[in-house]
Amino acid sequence: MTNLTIRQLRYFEALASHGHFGRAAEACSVTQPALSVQIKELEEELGTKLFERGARQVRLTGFGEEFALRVQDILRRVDELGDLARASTEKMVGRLRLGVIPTIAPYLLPRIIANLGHSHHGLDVHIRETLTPRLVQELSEGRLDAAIVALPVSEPAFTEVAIFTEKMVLVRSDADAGKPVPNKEELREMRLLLLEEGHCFRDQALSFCNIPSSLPQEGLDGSSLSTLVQMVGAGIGVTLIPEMAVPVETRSASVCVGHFKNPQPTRTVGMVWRKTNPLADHLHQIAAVVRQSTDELRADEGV
Amino acid sequence: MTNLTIRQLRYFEALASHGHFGRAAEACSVTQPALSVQIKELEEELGTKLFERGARQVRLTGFGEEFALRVQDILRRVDELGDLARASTEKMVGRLRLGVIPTIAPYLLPRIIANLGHSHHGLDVHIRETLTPRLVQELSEGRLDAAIVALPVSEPAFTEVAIFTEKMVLVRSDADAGKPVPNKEELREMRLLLLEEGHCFRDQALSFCNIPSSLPQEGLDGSSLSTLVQMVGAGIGVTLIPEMAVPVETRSASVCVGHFKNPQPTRTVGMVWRKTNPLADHLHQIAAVVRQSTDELRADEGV
DNA sequence: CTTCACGATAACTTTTTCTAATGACAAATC
DNA sequence: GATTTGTCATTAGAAAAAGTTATCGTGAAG
Repeated sequence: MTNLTIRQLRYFEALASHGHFGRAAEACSVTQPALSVQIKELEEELGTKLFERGARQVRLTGFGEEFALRVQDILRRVDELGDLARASTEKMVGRLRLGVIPTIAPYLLPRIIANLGHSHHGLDVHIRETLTPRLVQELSEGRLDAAIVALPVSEPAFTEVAIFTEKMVLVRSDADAGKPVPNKEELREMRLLLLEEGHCFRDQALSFCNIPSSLPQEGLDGSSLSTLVQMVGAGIGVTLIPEMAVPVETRSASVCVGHFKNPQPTRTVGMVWRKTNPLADHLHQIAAVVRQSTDELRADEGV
Repeated sequence: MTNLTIRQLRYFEALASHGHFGRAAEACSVTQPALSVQIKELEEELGTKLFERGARQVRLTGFGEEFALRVQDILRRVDELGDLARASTEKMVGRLRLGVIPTIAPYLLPRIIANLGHSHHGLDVHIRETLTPRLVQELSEGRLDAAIVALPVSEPAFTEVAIFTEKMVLVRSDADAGKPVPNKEELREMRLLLLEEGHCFRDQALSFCNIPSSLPQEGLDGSSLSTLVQMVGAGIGVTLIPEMAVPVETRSASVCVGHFKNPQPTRTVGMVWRKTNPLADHLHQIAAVVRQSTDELRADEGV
């Protein structure tokens, strides 16, 4: 293993360009003997002379010239490390592995990715879409940097930040359009279509109706909100979906949307990451971009 | 100006690959606190965390990953510097700027270059063919590394090594083939064709005939041995050429070669370089290759 | 032949880096 | 749920590295 120092390489570069120990030392803000010694040690370490010391001038040897080319390249790259670090203190750089639950991903991700492309140009965004428990595990194991999920996650090892709260709305057949929106007791008597086991949104819906999630449901479980809405459109039952999903999912189905009131079911979506992650500042920034994305989405569609 | 050290980068690399301070430190043959401190200082200097210290594992941050890629590249290049130096202590590497006088270049260079290609593969050989005074000047100024010239050069700042001594032979018209070889007094009465002023070979020929080189010559001066021989072939006079040139120059001319004896004119060819050049060992090696080249040339053609 | 410019060297000081010992804290174990 | 264990951070003092000032030696220039 070589034992060269960057300092030696910097002195070398200075001497190579100045051709004069005194001036090179000055350029490095050290005294001439300090530079002389470092150059000498560099040469000793390499086992080769880098400079030819004439009485009136200092010149690179043939090997020195070859060496100088490489050293310049190396020093440039080392300086780039500093630049890179400086850039990274302002915003996240490199790779961001972001987990998103399935009841958020399809509606929010396109906008998030587009916005990150603007605010964090060059950031390498990896998306992992799966259920909350798996996201939590992968986050714990360091295979994700952050996740967008429904709060609370209640992992003591995680930081949670809320991003937005949205209503959960009732989706029923067009045929029911005129009818009053059922309250939650009435809802319990209807055929409620739900997502498969594991989706937090399923639990939230059940919770709203005061049905224990352990209780087996008689209804058919859907693997996506889209499926549920299509089933509702076919007159099979009713379902709950997050408001965010309304524009996309109800566009091409003969269903109508009803808003509950008193109580109004909601879910809070937020971002979580490991408390130990030192890039917390950057992750807060990312969370802000996510928040902005949802705001835009609402402005575009909600009105 | 950044103040990173290669040591820090090596520790960083070790920690990144081991994911464990203790084992990384062991790999670097230092104690764990030493490595901890260096990593800490590296992070402080960069103003960014590189690692996420979990209770049970140490992981790179997103920025750390980006950083690691560059650091690996840099360290590899630094190690190459050592390799390069090691390789160069055994033989010359990089660039060799070699001056050669015109009465040697055409005969010896092809072989020298071919042989250097074998013994010093990858060496970037630059040839400068010009007269001795200019070679001496360029060598002094550091624009050449060495020169192949007729000795002595008698520059106190130069090291001279003799490479070979060769005869100077008489070239005369085919018509004179049977005649006895003139001695130097007789030669002085003949029409002796010479190279232009400045060629050391001209001076050597004049010197052999005891003619002061300052004396204006009545004959036509040729710009190359080749020209001289062609003129001899045309019956204009006689000339002297170095033995080395015989095979090439007399092949396609109706001339014959005569050897003087008692005294036999010779010239000694050698290599010179600045005494201050620290690559003397390597230049001796180069000289050896030149010597070998002349030996081969003689073996091929002389017999 | 003296002076000058310039790099090398020496003696000593300051700074950096190391080791050894210990602390703090979370995870694993009993 | 107290204890042990594994792991990184911190501290104090020792060792090593790098810097400074002063001085020497040498070849070039006046």
